[in-house]
Amino acid sequence: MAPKAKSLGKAELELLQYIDECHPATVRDVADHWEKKAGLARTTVLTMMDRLKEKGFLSRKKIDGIFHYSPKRSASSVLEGLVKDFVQGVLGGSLAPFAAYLNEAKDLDPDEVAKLKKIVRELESIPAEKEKSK
Amino acid sequence: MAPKAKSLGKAELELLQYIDECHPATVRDVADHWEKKAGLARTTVLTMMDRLKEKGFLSRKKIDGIFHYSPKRSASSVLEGLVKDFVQGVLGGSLAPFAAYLNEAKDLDPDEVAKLKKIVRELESIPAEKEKSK
DNA sequence: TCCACTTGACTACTGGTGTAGTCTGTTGCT
DNA sequence: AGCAACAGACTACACCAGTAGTCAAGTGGA
Repeated sequence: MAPKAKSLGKAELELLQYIDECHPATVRDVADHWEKKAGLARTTVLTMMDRLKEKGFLSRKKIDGIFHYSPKRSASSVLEGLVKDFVQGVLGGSLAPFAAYLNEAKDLDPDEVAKLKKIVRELESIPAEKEKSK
Repeated sequence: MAPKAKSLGKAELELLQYIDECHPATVRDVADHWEKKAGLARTTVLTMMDRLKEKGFLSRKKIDGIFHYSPKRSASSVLEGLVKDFVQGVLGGSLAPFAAYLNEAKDLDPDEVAKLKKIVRELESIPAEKEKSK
């Protein structure tokens, strides 16, 4: 799933996540929020949203002469893609560094860990999933 | 642990990992390998190694007039730091996207999954580790 | 001694991302 | 009609990472 994302920077991602939470959003909406939150200029936000649109992360439609932006994919799906890129690209497909991190990090949200445990447990239940029809 | 890494690109990381495997290494060693493997020019490798040194990932000492480079920290420790940065910075500390990825990814190395499972199981065994003295 | 080769410092170009300004067109108020 | 506020397109600039070239210093052999 998750079609190869074009790559996006940290700030772009945060923007995307925010829009994901309150779409459809106008540039004004988002810019106001970001101006308060991070002191960014309206045009900065505009530029980023435009780039996000160019990269295919956002779509927009004009309503009453003003563009309303919505994410093309859910933020969680985008995040999942990022994780995939990270694991494949940076970690070379290995989960070991991640495991090491889990082992070290004491400040994890117990809920998150619980979820992860559940997932891992389910992974266990599909052992013979080795024949990929891809 | 893992002191805040300055950030490093993908190519830099790969270089670092290689050096981690066969340190101490001279630029010649590394450049030869990379020239074969990726067609990179010697000076490219040199530049990257220099940047890695500047960023504190590599140390070097001159032996017989030639620099020999060694990693300051093990690659695995660096990777762990990257994972941490990724989870904190990109995922905002949430493991959910990771869990989603694990759930989707069918092409994981079973060994890796096994290791992960073990870690997760161990996480379970330190439930009352809630009082962080940090 | 002098040249070729190796090594490494320095410089440069490119693309992507973060940040923002300017310019132009619209629209509503007066 | 005219002007202020606003929306969006386009342009700009800095920094970093990827890539590589040039140049100078050192060294060994002819």
